[in-house]
Amino acid sequence: MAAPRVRFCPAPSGWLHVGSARTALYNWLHARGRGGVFVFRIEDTDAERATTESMQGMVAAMRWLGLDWDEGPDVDGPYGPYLQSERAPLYAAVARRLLAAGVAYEAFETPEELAAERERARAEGRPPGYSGAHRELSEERRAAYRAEGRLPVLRVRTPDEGEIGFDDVVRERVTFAWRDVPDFVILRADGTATYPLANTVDDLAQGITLVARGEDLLASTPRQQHLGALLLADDGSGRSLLDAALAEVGFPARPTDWGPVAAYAHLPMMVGPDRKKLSKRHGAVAVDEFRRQGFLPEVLVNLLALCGWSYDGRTEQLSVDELVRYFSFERVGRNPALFDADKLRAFNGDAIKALPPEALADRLVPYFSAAGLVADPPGTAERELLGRLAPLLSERIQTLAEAPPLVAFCFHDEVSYDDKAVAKHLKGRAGEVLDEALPALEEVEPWNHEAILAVFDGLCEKLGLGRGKVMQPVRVAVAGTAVSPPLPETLAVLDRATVVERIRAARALVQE
RNA sequence: GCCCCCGUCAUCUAGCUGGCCUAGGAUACCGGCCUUUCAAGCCGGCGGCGCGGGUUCGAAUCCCGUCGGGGGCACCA
Repeated sequence: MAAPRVRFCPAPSGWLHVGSARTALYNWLHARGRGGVFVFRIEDTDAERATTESMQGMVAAMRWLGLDWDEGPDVDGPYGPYLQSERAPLYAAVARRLLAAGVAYEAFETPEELAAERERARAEGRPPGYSGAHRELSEERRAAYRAEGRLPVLRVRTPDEGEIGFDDVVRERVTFAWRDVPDFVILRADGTATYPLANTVDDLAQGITLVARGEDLLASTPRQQHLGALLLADDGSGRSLLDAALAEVGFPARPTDWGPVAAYAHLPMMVGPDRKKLSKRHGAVAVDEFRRQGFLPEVLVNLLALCGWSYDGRTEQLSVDELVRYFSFERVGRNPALFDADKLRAFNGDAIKALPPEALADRLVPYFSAAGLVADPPGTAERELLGRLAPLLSERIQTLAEAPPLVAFCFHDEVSYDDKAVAKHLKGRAGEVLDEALPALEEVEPWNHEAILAVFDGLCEKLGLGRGKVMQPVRVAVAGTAVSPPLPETLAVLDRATVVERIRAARALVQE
């Protein structure tokens, strides 16, 4: 069997959200796991909603996730263009031929009339789909409508009876009754193509073998199958209607062995905590938001993979390579998938812990820049400091964005003291502790955490205090807060002069 | 209203060609140990087959019904 060709084709409105990202991922995994081709197509046929910012955002999000494409924006490929806005001539040519062939017809109802009709149907308990009223309009009627200033849409006529079935890797055999599939619009009144047309044409023109998409598109499959058959049928010239249209507008021809879409995979809906289709009102749903919150792309990918798919039910933390090896649509379930944000955090924390310190430091850079703690790009000393902090941060953060606040005091010249920490720890014998710690730390050699710990232990013995009583005042003096990474290590990361200066300054805050 | 899908611990799920399931894993939560704060780590615990029938020696697994949830029925995709 030939290598699979799959695609991801978002409409560029808004950000790439996790539901779409999951669809993209499954397609990508399928392609990468079996030497296939991953096509990234932008479905910007709806000028009302599509924006270039959104498109750029989606491209960036895909890159960040590591989902690279073989054909698509910035990459090109043999069956482009990959922006539907640039494929308008093809859709128009196909539509003309469909009209000429008598399988599509002009319908003159206005959007308002159709909406009113839908409303009426709903109120009367009838199915709200288009009635087919303009199927057989006479030449005169059409002229009359035009004279009224009406512009027609182009609709494709669907069969009135019988049923259609297709194979779905997730849902097995799916069938629909044709009487439940109303005639559908392929060209808007302004002449632009709608999703059923553009999507069907492109899947065929780009040789897509498996269409994997959200379950919300399941019901549109019959009409796309129908249209697809129309496009691939011989138009009387010895080639298919699609091939003729392709040639007419000078688009790349299709290899002769390309057939119709062989199979579908309709993915279970991703839902929010309220069990409704996941959307912006459920909070963080944009991939970019997860990036900003400090999640590792490979972990997001891992969790996304688990939304509807599982490997064996017990192995859940999987690397991208493992996902590529193990993923298959056969193991995709049919029940709605709820994105488990808690598990994402937990897995992210695990992945951070598993990162070598230098790698973690690299990943932290953008977050420290964003927090204004280091320059962008960071200076040599800043980057070096991050490198020494990384091992201390590693086991106490779950997201990269949690790191900066934890060690901000290492980057500020002035310590900002937390009132509660001061009140709680800079009192009683704290003055005594600081007075003893100061000279000891000024002299200790070498300036490393082992020696510093020895200093504290010496103080404990001398003052007859526990480590907590000794270290907390120093911690507050140096960090300004009662919580910080382990103290000896933290002090060792800072230079001695800074530590000494801070202890001296904090001495004045101690309430005797 | 019509068509389609789904229903296992708090959450995500494995299991669903019936017995290996006194239902497994993960996350969350609770407890213990460790401990210089916060974490981390280790050990332990809590906790579920929506409901009702049926088939069967035996059902989470098959059938019927019921209830609940979701998706679709656009000149959006």
